[in-house]
Amino acid sequence: MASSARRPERRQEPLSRERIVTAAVELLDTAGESGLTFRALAERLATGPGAIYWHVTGKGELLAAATDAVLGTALAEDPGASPRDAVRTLALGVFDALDVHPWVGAHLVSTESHAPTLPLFERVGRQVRALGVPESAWFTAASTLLNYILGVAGQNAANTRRAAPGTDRAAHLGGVADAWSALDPAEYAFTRSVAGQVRDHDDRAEFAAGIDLILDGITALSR
Amino acid sequence: MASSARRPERRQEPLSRERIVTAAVELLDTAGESGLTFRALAERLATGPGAIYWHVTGKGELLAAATDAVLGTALAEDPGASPRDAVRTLALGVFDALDVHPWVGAHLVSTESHAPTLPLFERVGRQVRALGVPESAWFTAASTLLNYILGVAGQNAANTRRAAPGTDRAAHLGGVADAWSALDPAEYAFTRSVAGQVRDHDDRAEFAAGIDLILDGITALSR
DNA sequence: GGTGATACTGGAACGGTGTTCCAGGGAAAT
DNA sequence: ATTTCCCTGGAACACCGTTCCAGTATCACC
Repeated sequence: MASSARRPERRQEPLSRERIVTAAVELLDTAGESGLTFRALAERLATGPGAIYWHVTGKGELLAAATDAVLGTALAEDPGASPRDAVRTLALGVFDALDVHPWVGAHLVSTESHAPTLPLFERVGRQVRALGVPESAWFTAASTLLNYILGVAGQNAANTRRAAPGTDRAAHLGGVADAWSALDPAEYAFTRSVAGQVRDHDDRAEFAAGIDLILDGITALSR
Repeated sequence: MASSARRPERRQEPLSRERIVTAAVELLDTAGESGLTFRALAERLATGPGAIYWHVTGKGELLAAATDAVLGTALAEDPGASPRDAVRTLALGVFDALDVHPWVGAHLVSTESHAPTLPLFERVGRQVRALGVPESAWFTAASTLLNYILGVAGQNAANTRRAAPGTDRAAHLGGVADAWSALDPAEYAFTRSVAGQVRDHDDRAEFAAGIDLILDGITALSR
């Protein structure tokens, strides 16, 4: 026992894939998408770039792992909920995760792999099935929902990325409203007319309203 | 007159912003998003990187200008059409443009500026208004449509980017269907069940069906 | 205790990127 | 003829992702 008592566990907090991914998420959250560089990551972990490459294939895998880490917590399932509520919960979970980690949206929407969106598609699809949609429309209904979620993901990511980290939501929305009000009345009549609505709107509620809108269209298919 | 007769017009096809943007679009189409580099662009234009910077601020503006050039042609308006048809035409115009230029999707969805999507929002919004939606729901309805369009834009861009330029659509979809069929039956029951539908589905029709779905939800608001 | 093998480290270096800088050329104005 | 000024394009800079590899620490076995 004496020999095994000297545990080598934290020789100096050994590098691990998990530690790297955690640091990558922190870096992305604080410094933005362009802030994730192998050199910055190496400095934060008090090591060199080469060591990181021993645990991780490259930047692509690093981003994928970071995305999974963030999104995984947002996909919890609640067996008791109605299909409608389940979809809403799912969608809002993604929305909230992207609100905290704006870079996920950009990656989700522009990655070449379906891997990160597949679990989301599956969970959305199950609820679509539970809604009583005819089988022939399953795919259409599920991908419409997914596409909407991802579309908002990208847009919202762009929004929160643009807003300075310190400034609050209201100030930013006010800025957008001002910009829209200043547009050419002839060319942007509609946009100007809804500038007021954007000033004091709630993105989250708006997003949920969009989900409901699509769910209405979907349930109309069941009859 | 004699002096002005010798027009200096094409001393050697002088560099211009327009010529640069055209070359950039060609480069993006043939070599993909990563193919657009100032050095490749300079070589194609038989000049150096410095000359390009005299006409263009940086890569961001170059991408924005290229996006505008491609998207501008897709936003033609047809005054005679019904609001429903107008939205469909608009959406399909964007879809087709992104099909030819996949890189636009990625940029549209991840850019920090709303500039390129604003004209699209305006045109969609006008049709929403024409549908008889109550004013309080204008913004929600228009952004739901826009978000869906952009969501598909991103996903579809990822798809056509992934497919090798030579291979046709059917082969690629078959590949996706095969991959989905090979998933874990317990974890991905739904995804497996729609793998067949994805094999011989028509993205374009599917996209239009999604638009209709949302339009159904929107028109339900009018009553 | 020695002695390999193995798992892991981290600094140096390579090719490529966006961007800046600036010495110059060529048409137009004086 | 000379000056002016738009415009060019090559060289250089800082930084990126990635590779390479000499070196270390740890363990299994003799």
